Amino acid sequence: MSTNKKSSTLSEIAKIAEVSVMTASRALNNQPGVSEEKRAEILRIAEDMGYVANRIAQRLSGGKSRVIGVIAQLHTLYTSDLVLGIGSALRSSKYEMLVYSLSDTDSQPPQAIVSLLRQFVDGIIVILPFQSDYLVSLSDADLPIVTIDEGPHNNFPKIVADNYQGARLAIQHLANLGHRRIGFISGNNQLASARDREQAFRDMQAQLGLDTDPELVASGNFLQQGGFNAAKELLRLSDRPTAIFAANDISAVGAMAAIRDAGLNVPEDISLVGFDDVAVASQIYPTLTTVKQPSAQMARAAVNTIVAMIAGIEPASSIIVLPTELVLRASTRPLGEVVAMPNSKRPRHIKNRISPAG
Amino acid sequence: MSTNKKSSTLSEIAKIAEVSVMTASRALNNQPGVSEEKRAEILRIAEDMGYVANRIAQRLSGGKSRVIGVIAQLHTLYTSDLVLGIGSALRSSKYEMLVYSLSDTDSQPPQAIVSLLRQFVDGIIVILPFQSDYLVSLSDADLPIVTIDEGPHNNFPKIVADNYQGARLAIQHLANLGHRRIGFISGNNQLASARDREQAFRDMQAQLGLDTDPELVASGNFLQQGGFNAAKELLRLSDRPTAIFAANDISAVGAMAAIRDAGLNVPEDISLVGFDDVAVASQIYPTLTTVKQPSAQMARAAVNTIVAMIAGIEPASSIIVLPTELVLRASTRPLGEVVAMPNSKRPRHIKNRISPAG
DNA sequence: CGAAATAACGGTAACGCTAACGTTATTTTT
DNA sequence: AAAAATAACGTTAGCGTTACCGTTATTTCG
Repeated sequence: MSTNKKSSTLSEIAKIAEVSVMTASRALNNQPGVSEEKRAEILRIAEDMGYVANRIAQRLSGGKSRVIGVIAQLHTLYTSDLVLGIGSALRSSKYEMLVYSLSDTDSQPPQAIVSLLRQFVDGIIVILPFQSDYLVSLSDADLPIVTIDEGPHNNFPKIVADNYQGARLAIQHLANLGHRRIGFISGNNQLASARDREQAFRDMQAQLGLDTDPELVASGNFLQQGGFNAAKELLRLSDRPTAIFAANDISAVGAMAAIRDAGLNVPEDISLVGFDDVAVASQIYPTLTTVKQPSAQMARAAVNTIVAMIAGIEPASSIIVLPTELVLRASTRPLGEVVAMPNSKRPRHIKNRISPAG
Repeated sequence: MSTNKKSSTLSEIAKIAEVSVMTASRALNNQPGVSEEKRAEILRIAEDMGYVANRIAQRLSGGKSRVIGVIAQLHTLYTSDLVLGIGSALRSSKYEMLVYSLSDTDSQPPQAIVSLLRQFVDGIIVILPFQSDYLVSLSDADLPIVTIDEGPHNNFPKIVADNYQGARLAIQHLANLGHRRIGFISGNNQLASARDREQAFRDMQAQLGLDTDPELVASGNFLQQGGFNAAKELLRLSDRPTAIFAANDISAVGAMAAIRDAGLNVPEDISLVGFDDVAVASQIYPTLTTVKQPSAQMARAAVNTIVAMIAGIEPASSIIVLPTELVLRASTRPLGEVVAMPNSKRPRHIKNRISPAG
């Protein structure tokens, strides 16, 4: 067993091995210029003393820190899923992850964090980049940046889910159930994901011949309260929708509360579909039909991209789109159906395939 | 406006100000030994050039990095709440926070992260320390450590909620509603919080003369699936409980699913109480009566403690206990009551006061 | 077999900063 | 007015590491 009470330095193990620090450095970094015997001995001694290289010093002397910075708002499950995914994708690499958690009111980190990251990390993954001005200065400083989802003026390589197709699947599903009057609760339109979902809604309205009153679009903000308020608006309409598609699950949860608050039931009176498939979607009652984002794959793609960029390889494409799929649960039902429907024990999954717009 | 394209160094601004680097350093660090005119000029030039001190270099030369490391499992809302709270408590200090996210299967970070933190951060806050062996080596290396909640062999200053009293409030509430046969879904007994809640349950069983069959305690693990399975067990009892107290909200959500799965309803057939008051508690249907942990205050206390420790002040007490309170929602109801109860619009809060055990 | 290439090292400087000690002038003290 | 204290600087060294350029021996080649 190695003891590492006092974290030994390179010069210490060099002294014990009776070599120069440079030889020790070369041996430990697997670089040429050391005989095999010396290398083995140095490695043995280092192991013995529990030596771990000081990454602060390595970084200062011009090297890499092998740390990836992640900037995220941690108070939503969806974001946490991605962070966890990044962590596990990174586990098989030689990089570590440190996360800066944006508060729910901030759209960008304080200047101190920005310069700290610039000084310390080798690359940055930004989840839901509501704002990206501050990222430009980092990028100018040769720091590789990858974003998950797309914010305004986002010229960095980005990983996104196929929000447009996912939303189409959701609307198609509601239409298949006979719904013609479908309300939409929008998200935060700073994000391309929100815009894409809304665009899909509008396109499908036209394509499928759904009701198109402008009042059928209520603006949310991806938060529960926003979903609640938006649903309230939709329910106040004289001719109220028979189904609602919320731009994300949290909005849908808010909408569900609003619907219940109005004395109505999901799905008996109103069908409801969300987006993301966060944990709460399968935990609430009724369980929520939603569009699943491939967060694990997105995280992996982000990691692969940033690692490649750190290695100096420019990514082949500046955007990677991953497929979404519809997850059917208990919050949707055919229009007008009155027969009691047992809780479906296991949700069915529908792959992201839809006939092209004709 | 200051431009900071290339992040200038101390020697650069020293050259421009025509002083030595030390004078510049002293001026910028507000230390004596510089005339007021020079100080002002140096500050002006630094501002002009957008100078920010390199914390990597500061750290290497023996100083502080002004970074607090946070170790947490990010996939539960409760933990995220605490992380967010730590972030905002830190915002008014001169420290920044970087989070290492433990995967859901790991109870301790990899060695690489441990040594990285040791080299870089000034102090560490650990949330839910399932395991703390690895922390001892950090503490030996003079790194201040504070934990939120208490793990095994935890000799570090710790911030905890009053789990015992909170659990008592919950049981008392159920007993007040007439329940005598109350089931308990335990948590992860590695954590003192889990043990305290269970102890309170057992103590109250005796004190209030409740049913005490051993089968009334089912073991969960603070996770939804664990709560689901535990509730299934409780429901299989020939004489099944009329109320269930789950050691945390996520277990309670799992229990709710199990209850529904068995064709029963909350609260008509079974009253249910959770612990934590995470967001989902007020989002599910029926909304969950639970014990609220003061996460914002806990976060603030942790920050105050770690900052004091970094400043060399040993904390007055090695444990800070903060009060919990019962939040009444829709998942509990008097035993045997059949009258329809409207959703209470606004939950009532009951302060953590209970008559002393007599 | 002498010149050139190679392998295996060591020394020095640098990354950006600060602690610790010098070195001057300018005050203050007695 | 000489000695002592103080203020305002500058110089040097060092944090732990690596890049770059030596310096030796040993090998390779024409």
